[in-house]
Amino acid sequence: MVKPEKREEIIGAALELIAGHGFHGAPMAMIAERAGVAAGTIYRYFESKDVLIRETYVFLEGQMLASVMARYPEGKPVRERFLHISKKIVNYFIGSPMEFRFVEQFFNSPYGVACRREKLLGRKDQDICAELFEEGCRLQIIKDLPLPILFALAFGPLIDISRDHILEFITLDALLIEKTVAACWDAVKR
Amino acid sequence: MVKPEKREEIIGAALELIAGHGFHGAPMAMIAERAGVAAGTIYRYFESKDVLIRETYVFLEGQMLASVMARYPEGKPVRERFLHISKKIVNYFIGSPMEFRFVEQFFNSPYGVACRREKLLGRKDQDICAELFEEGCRLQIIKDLPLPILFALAFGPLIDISRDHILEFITLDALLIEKTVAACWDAVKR
DNA sequence: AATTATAGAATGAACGTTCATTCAGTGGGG
DNA sequence: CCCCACTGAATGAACGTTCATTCTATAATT
Repeated sequence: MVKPEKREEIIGAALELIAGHGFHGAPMAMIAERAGVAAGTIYRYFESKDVLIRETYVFLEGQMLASVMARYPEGKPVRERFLHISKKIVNYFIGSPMEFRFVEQFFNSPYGVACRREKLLGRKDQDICAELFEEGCRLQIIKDLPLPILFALAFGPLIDISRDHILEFITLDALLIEKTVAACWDAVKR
Repeated sequence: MVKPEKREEIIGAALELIAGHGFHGAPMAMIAERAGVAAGTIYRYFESKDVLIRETYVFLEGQMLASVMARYPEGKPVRERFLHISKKIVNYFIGSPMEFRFVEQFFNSPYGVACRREKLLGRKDQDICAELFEEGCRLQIIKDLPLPILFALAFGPLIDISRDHILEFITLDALLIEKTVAACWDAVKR
């Protein structure tokens, strides 16, 4: 009888602690304490720390996708859809700094590289962004560049400015986000 | 009598191993072995592992700066100088994958965040890039955005594509680099 | 001979994981 | 309605490993 409620507690604790102190600054004992559970109990819910970390990411991926897809202007022009996605991403990140820090750590680790590799080699027809860029290319609206480069031009800066905001190197507001997202569009558009 | 030659061996070993296996996959004993030295000896040259890591970064920073500044077209238009810096950065990274991986790890860690904070709060008049953007702003050539955002638009994608190349997700050649750097210019120019 | 550098074993702290034990909840027999 | 046997979730001390760092005996240098 595995309670989903306890599982969520553990994921939440892992998220908080790893976001705050990194993978290696968040020992299982500490995660257990934060979750209100004994160290051994975690192993009833997750096979290992690795699995716990990956499941925590899966949980976040769901959240992010839901946030980006909310009120997605399906059928509207490429540019409008691009701006929608971009703004949603930045707003999700700066509204969820803990989640942002976790995801960033995740991607800058062997976990994340493996994850990216799968995604790039995997089916592209389910990825809303890849779809969007491909359509833009076909319509000659977007520069004819390999997909990973378009991703880098469009989303690299957005992640960077989200981090800078969270670290308080800058303060983003709606206007600044608007301008930056527009600049990213300048980078990818023909 | 501390031999500089041995110091460099140790830095080289730290660089290779940390680039390959991360900070936590590169124990002092392994660095020592690679450097052809005993574990304890490292401590005659570096106070701690932390210091060794930071000194390794300082060493790389020198290398990178030298690479970027070689044949810098001082006095030429903003756009030309921008393209020079951008191309030099990408070429340095893809020509030195090990160095790239180390620097990336360094910046995605508490070391790097501290380092960035210092740099952003420190004197800007010595930073060639900040200088360039500021001049571009004054001349109305570059968008009027905070410096960290211009950095993100210009260099974020370059780092991303360098990583993608090193991980073999894409294959960069001179033409592709040229196109991408031009796209970054589109992002920052008015 | 005296001083300093090096090697590598020793140390102790920290970690992920395991496992013998405890505990709470359930159901069946009286 | 009570009692007791049973189940399996939860516990947390203990284990084995790994690591940075220190210590000490030895080698090299002056």
